[in-house]
Amino acid sequence: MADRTLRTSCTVAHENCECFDYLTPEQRQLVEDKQRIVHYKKGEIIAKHGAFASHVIFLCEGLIKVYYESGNDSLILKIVSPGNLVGLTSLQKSDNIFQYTASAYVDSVARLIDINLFKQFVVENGKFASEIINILSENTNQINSRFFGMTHRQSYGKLADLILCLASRIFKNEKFELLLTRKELAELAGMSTESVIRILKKFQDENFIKITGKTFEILDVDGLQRICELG
Amino acid sequence: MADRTLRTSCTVAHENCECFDYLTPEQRQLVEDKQRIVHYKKGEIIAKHGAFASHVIFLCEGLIKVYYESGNDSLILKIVSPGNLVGLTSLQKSDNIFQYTASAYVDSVARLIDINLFKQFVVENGKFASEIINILSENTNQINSRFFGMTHRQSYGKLADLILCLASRIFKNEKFELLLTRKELAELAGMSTESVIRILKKFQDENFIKITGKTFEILDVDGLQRICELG
DNA sequence: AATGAATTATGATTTGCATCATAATTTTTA
DNA sequence: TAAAAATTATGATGCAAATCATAATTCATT
Repeated sequence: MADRTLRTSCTVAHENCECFDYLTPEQRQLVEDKQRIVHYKKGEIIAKHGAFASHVIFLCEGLIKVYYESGNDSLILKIVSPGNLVGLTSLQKSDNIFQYTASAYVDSVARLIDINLFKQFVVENGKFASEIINILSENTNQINSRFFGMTHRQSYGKLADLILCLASRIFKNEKFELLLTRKELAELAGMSTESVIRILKKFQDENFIKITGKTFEILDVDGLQRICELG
Repeated sequence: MADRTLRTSCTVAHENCECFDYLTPEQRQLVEDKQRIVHYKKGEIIAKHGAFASHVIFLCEGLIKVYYESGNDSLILKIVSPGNLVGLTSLQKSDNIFQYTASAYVDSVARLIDINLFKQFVVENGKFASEIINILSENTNQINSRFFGMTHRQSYGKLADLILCLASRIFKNEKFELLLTRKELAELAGMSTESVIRILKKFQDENFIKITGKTFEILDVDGLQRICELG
């Protein structure tokens, strides 16, 4: 059933953001004029929790993570792939403050769009506003699902889920080059690095996946799915 | 510092929803005409995950929980107190489906407002749309904080946080009548009932709180805060 | 090529908390 | 008011997964 799609802890949006389609030609021109295209190197911080959010971020290329950090602990809220917006939750009236940190997993390119322009469009353009609400709603539902998965699954299930997510939502292929280290996978799945390594090995031994260097290949989607659902 | 407020795992909005203030008199009249006032008894389901969401719910009186359920497991996403909206995430264009279940902790009264009316107002009324976006953004940030707390704190910290949250956000007093059972507290804090009982006893022994029958009283706010921050 | 720093890998140990078991209260219902 | 059901309480046991310890590889850097 569709339950898996609904409850996967993967939070990457699968569809591209369409909000700009609803702008008038003039509004779109305004965005074009005022936006800044910025290149980020792997590891660089794109938005910092607590900093003033002067802009909304549209990811053009690359892959970024959005997370909370507190001392040694961190919690990845979501991964954002190209075609999506980051920073919409700063659209609060009270304060334009980034509510989380975002950094680049790999070299990335983003368009920075003035947040006041965004706010203006929301007021002026009902269709645009609807679309933003749509994005925020979907986003909330995705994070809720991730929340559920992270708190109710145990390590095998979490890792199986993550692998399926990476394949289906990010790389859109059952075979993909994984640019992330085990440590980063661990952070994503919310577990220790050692556990990731152990379980990954187990998954290989039992022929669920095959890892050659940096290349991951899922051999048994249904099997991983089952692990995901059971634990 | 303000960090605690930011990172508490309590997700109850502290301010009342103001979105209706931005409606025109005609629009407000339309809401009045089409809304339904419904009384729910303790334990009753107000919205069911997967069901068709024909309306948005505005809580007038009582207290409700919004949660995911899956077999025996459940995850409480948030508590909603009077003056707040539930069901905004059903404002997605794709399908008007409730993305979670909501049920009444105590006898409650709600206004059910047609969801299409809501969608119409978003398109027609920019100020209204802004306010909805504001609510969704705040909501997202609150759930993120809860997510962080639930995954990174251990039992003592989670329970301390919950008690502080109940006092400050719901009952708005350091002494309050707790209508919830230990089992419900456990569900809220994401731990076993036995652990709640044990830790509650410990908190009493160490004079952080005092429990007399159904009455909870916080004796040492700073102490609980410290527990909360440390683990 | 050589040194240092991450990353990957495995085994041993620890621990926080759930689960199980059982009993004492309290609340609900007949 | 008695019987049944739910809640509160406490101790004993088990376990998943983190942490610690220590290598073996791989990667980065001068």
